[in-house]
Amino acid sequence: MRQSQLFTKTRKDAPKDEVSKNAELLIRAGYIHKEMAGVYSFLPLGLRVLNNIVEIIREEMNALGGQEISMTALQNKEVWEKSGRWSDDVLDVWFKTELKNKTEIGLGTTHEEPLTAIMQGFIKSYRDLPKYAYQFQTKFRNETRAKSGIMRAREFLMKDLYSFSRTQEQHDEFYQKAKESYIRIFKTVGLGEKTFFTYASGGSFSKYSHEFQTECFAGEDLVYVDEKSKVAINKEVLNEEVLKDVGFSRNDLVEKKTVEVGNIFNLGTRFSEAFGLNFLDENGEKRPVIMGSYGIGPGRLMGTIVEVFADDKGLVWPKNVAPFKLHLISLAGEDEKVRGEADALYEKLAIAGIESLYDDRDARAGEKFADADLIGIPWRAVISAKTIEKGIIELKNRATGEVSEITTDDLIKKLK
RNA sequence: CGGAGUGUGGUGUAACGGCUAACAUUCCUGUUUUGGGAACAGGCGACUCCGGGUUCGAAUCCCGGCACUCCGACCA
Repeated sequence: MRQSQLFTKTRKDAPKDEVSKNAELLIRAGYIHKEMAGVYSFLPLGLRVLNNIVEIIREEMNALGGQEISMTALQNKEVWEKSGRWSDDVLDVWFKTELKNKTEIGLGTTHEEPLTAIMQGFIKSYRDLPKYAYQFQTKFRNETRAKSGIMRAREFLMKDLYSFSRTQEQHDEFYQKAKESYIRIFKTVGLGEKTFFTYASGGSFSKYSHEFQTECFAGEDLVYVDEKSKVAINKEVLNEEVLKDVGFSRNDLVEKKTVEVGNIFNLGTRFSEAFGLNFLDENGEKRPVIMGSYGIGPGRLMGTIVEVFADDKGLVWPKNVAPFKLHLISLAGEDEKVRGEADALYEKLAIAGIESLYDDRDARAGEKFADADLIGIPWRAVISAKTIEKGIIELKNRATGEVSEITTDDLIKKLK
């Protein structure tokens, strides 16, 4: 994409009402726009990053056998009354409103209830199980305190996967696969080293649920990490019994501040019993479906990536989530020859399938470099009179600052 | 929800109760520049968050809202 066509611009100063690193940098670089506290719009660059994250997750969900759906944000009160979660005393983050005829409706905070209700129409026999459905959908939660930019928002995208199994064994097997899938997702987005599989409070149907906690200064959780296994225990549940279950010694654990980037948990028959989601087994006996739910917030994940990698010059994106593979900068000025060479390289990259952000603006070098640092694309290539004379392209790594000289062919090979 | 703080051009800041609300940046015009946010000149852009009050006079003081940020509680 030609940067001269991008409608967003960078800013030197962040708005004073943003303190969190992720929101400051994402706003300064033009990735997001704040609508109100905890509510952000995604602009072209921001949406590209968000979509990259979504696509990484989608591939894993499909590989797990997940079938993608899209449920509604508007929620039917009667459905939620079946599980007892319509009441604000039970679920206090509801946004509720009403239709013209006074019928109460809610904005979806999560989707166990409506999906269980849908599945009631399709799951009848043990032959129908297991089944897995997931979606990327906007959740609305009336948080008493939105904070930390896009890390804790009131309106946010969430990937929620739900599993429907015949038996506890079948559920456990999938749960294990989902866990491995999650580990791959966090590795692919670049957070593998800093993300820990974590034992957390399990609720009413199992002893534990499991969270994926990423070490991050802006985090809200405290976990105790066993460095050898990279497995952690959330402070909320740390006690002698848990240590014994997990097989850790208190002395080996290191306290870390973390942000919860994903969680998976066993729902048991909490919802299937409430909705009568039963199936007939081989013996013709009616049994409730065993359910599980598995969440990741792509927006929060994006914020976490910013918090973990950004430096004093700006954003630093891992390659798999970056809005573009390459930031191509032409220092052409009035020089038609340089402009021509840069245009040609941009076209050549595009033909080779390498998407680049091409800074073809009529701006000075310093401004372009500063913007490139702020925008944080992993590789920066410079074309100028100097590089043309030498017959090379200057390539700089955003994360390490390392500069090298490279030919066009090698550049294409490297970024492929 | 409890506590604290802050609201002034798009953005960041300034202004003792007293001239036409100042400066920087962004943006527009022009000239000169062109490898780390250039220089000069000119210009656009504000009901000082909203509503009351005090006063000869309010961005400034008082009251009430609202918004935002931070700390805490909460976080299926």
